[in-house]
Amino acid sequence: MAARGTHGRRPTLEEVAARAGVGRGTVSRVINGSPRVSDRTRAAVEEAVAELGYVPNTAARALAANRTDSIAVVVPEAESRFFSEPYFSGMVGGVGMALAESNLQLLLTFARGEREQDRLAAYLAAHRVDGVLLVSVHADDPLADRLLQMDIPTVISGPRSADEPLPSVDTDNYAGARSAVDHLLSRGRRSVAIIAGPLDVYGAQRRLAGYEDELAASGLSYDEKLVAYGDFTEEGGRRCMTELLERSPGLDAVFACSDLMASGARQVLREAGRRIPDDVALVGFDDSVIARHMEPGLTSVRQPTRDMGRAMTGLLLDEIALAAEGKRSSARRGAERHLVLPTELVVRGSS
Amino acid sequence: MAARGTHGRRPTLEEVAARAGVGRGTVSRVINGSPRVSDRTRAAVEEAVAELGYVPNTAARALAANRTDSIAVVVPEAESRFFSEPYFSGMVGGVGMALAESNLQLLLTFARGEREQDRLAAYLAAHRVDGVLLVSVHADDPLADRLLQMDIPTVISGPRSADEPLPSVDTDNYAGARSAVDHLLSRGRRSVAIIAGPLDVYGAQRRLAGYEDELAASGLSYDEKLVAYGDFTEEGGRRCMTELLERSPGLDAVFACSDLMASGARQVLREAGRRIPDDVALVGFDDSVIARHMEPGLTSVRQPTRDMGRAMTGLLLDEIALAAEGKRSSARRGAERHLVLPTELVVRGSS
DNA sequence: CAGTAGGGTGGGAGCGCTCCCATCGGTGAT
DNA sequence: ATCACCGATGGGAGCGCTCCCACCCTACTG
Repeated sequence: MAARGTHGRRPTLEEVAARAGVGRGTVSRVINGSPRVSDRTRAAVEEAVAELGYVPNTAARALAANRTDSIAVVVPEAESRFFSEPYFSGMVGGVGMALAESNLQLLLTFARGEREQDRLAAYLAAHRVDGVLLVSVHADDPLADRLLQMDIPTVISGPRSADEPLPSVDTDNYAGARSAVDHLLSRGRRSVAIIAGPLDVYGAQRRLAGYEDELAASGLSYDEKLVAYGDFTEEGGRRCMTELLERSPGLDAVFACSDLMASGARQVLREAGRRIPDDVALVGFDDSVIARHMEPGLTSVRQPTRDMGRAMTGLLLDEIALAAEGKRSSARRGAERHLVLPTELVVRGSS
Repeated sequence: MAARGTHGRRPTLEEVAARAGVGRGTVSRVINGSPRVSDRTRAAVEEAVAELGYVPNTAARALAANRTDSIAVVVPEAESRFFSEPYFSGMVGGVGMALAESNLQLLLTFARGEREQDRLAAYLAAHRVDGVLLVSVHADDPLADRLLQMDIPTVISGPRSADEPLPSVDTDNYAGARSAVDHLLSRGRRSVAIIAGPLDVYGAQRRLAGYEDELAASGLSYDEKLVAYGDFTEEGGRRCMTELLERSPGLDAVFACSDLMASGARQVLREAGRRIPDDVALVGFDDSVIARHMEPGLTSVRQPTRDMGRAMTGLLLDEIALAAEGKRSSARRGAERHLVLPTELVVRGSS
C-alpha cells in the first residue's frame, strides 16, 4: 500500500494568483486557454507560472471538473500474448500518436482472468478515465457490456458481431482473406487449406468467410476436409497442420489465419518432408516479426494497425465529447461509428 | 480535449454513512481497513457499501491523501522497440504480477524524443503517480536525474554506471557474457568475435568486459580485430558482421550482444557462404522470439525479466514507503538497493 | 448625458475524500 | 464512589481546482 507522498510541496493556483496579482479564476482561465482574458493579464500570469514552476494538480482538477484527461487501453489478455503479437504494438503506437496532439494521457491495462476483470471494472467505475479502448474482444466478453452499461465512452477494436452496439474499428478481414487465397490460386495452387481462428472471434469468422467466397468465385468447391480450427497459437497451428495432412495429404497450399499458427504449421510441414513453397505454399495473417524472420520469409496479410489505433482514438474522442454534451452515442448514425480499414498482402518466399 | 464526464452519478462516502447510520469518518475507516472499528459497525457499513455499489472516488482520495495508488513504468524508447524486445514484455509482466497483490495500478508510458520527455516530466511532476520504474536507460538520460531531483521514488532497470544513485535491478551481464564465451570455447572454437552494444549503455560495457575476461581466463589473448560495436539493431548487426569478416576472415564464432544483432549477423554469414554452426557458431543475448524462430535456433543468454520486474516493484514499494516517512532513500545501505539477477544460457542449434 | 451592453475579473461554493481532534461511554484502579 | 484512561465514533477543516455568479469599468447607443 502506498503512503503519503512527500516530494517537496509544489506551488498552487492560489500562489500563482498572488504572485501575478490577479484572482484564482483568472489564473485558471489562463491555464485552460480561455479567450476571456486580456493579453496583459495573460502575460503576467504566464510569467508567474514560469517563475514558480507551477504544474496543475491533476487530482484536484479531476475532482473539481469531473474528468481525468486520460483514457485507458484495456487488453483482456495475458501480457505474454499482448507482447508477442505485433497487432497490439501497432495499435498502441497509433493511439499514442493520436494522443500526442491532445493532452490526454494513455493508460495501459491488462485484465487476465475474472478477478482481474472485476478489479478493472471497479477501477474504471471509480471514474479514473474519461474513456476506454477495448482491444481484442471475444464474443462473450463481459467487460464490453459492463462498460456499455456503465455508460463509459468506449470503442472496441473489432466488432463482436455484425450488429455491434459499441463504436468499433476493424480491418477488412474478409477482403484480406480473399486476397490471400486469390494470391495462392493465382500461383497455380488448387488445393488450398485453411487454419482458421476461433469462431468466437468475429474477425476469425470473416476470414473464414473470405476464404470460402474466394474459392467459390474461382469455381472451386468448398471442402471441409481442408478446414481446421486453431486458437491463434503456435501449438494450435501445429495441431491443425497435422490434422490437415492426415485428412488431405494432397493439399498444395495453406492459409493460416495468424502468423503464429503459420509458424506452427511450417514446423509440421518440415517434419513431414514438405518443402515450402515448392510442395506447399504458406500464407499467414498479421505480418508480424515472425513473418519476416521465418525461413523462407512468410507471405502474410498486413493490417494497418497503426491507423487502426489512430482511428479508434478519434472515435473515442468523439464519444467523450458527445457524452459531455449528455447525448448518448446511439444517437449517431451507425455507419460512421464502425470503421473498416483495408489490408495489404505482403508477398515473401513462402508462396 | 476531454470534457465533463456524465456517466450517472455514483454514491459518495456521505451517502454510505447516512445509509449505515454512522459518520463519514467511520465509513472511511472501514473502507481503508482500519482496525479501530467495532465488528458490528463494520458489518453495517459493508452492507451499505454493497447495497449502494459504492466505489471510492480516486481523484478525491488522491487530493485529500496526497497519494495516487498508482505507479508508472516509463520506457524512454519508441514503442516499436519496446514491443519487439521480450526484455520489456517480461519486465512489465513481472511488475503486473507483483502489483496484483497490492492495490496499485500500473501506468505504462512511452517517451520517445525530447518533447515527449518534457511532457512526461510535467505529468510526473503533476503528482499523478506515487513512484516510477524507469526501464532501459542510457547513460546520458536526463529523465533519471530529473526524477532524482524532483525527489520522486524511482527504480531503474539497469544502473547507468557503477555508482548509480538510484536504486536499481539488473541482470548479471558480466557473468552472462562469460557463460556465452565459455560455451563457445568449450565447443572448441578458438577465434571468438564479439558484436558489442553501444558503450553508453552500462550493461553493454559489462558484457564486453565479460567477453574479455573469459578469453583471458582461457589463455586467449584479446584481439581488437575481433571486436565490433553495434547499436542493438538488426542493421547494426549486419554492418558489424561485415566488418568482422573483412578484418578477421578466420573467425569461427560470434557472440552478439543482442538477438537482433545476431539475426543481422546471421544474414551476412549466410550471404558469405558460412554455415552455422559448422563454420561459424553464433550466440545471442536476450533469448527473444527471434532466437526461437531463427534457422537454426539461436543459442542465447536469457535474462530473468519477469523476476526483474518483480524485484523492481519490490524496491519501489520500499522507496515509496520510505518517502512517506520522510526519509531519503540514500539513508539506506547501498547494497540492498542494487540487485543483480543471474542469467541462463539457452543452447540451441546455432552453436 | 443617462442607459445599456459586454468583456474582464474576483472569489464563493463546492467536488469527495482523509486527517485529526473532540467527544462519549465504559473499564479498571484507587 | 471517583478518576484517569482507552477504544470507538462523529464531524470540522481542508486538499487544489473548476464553475459560475456578481461586479466593475469601458464603450457605445439613443
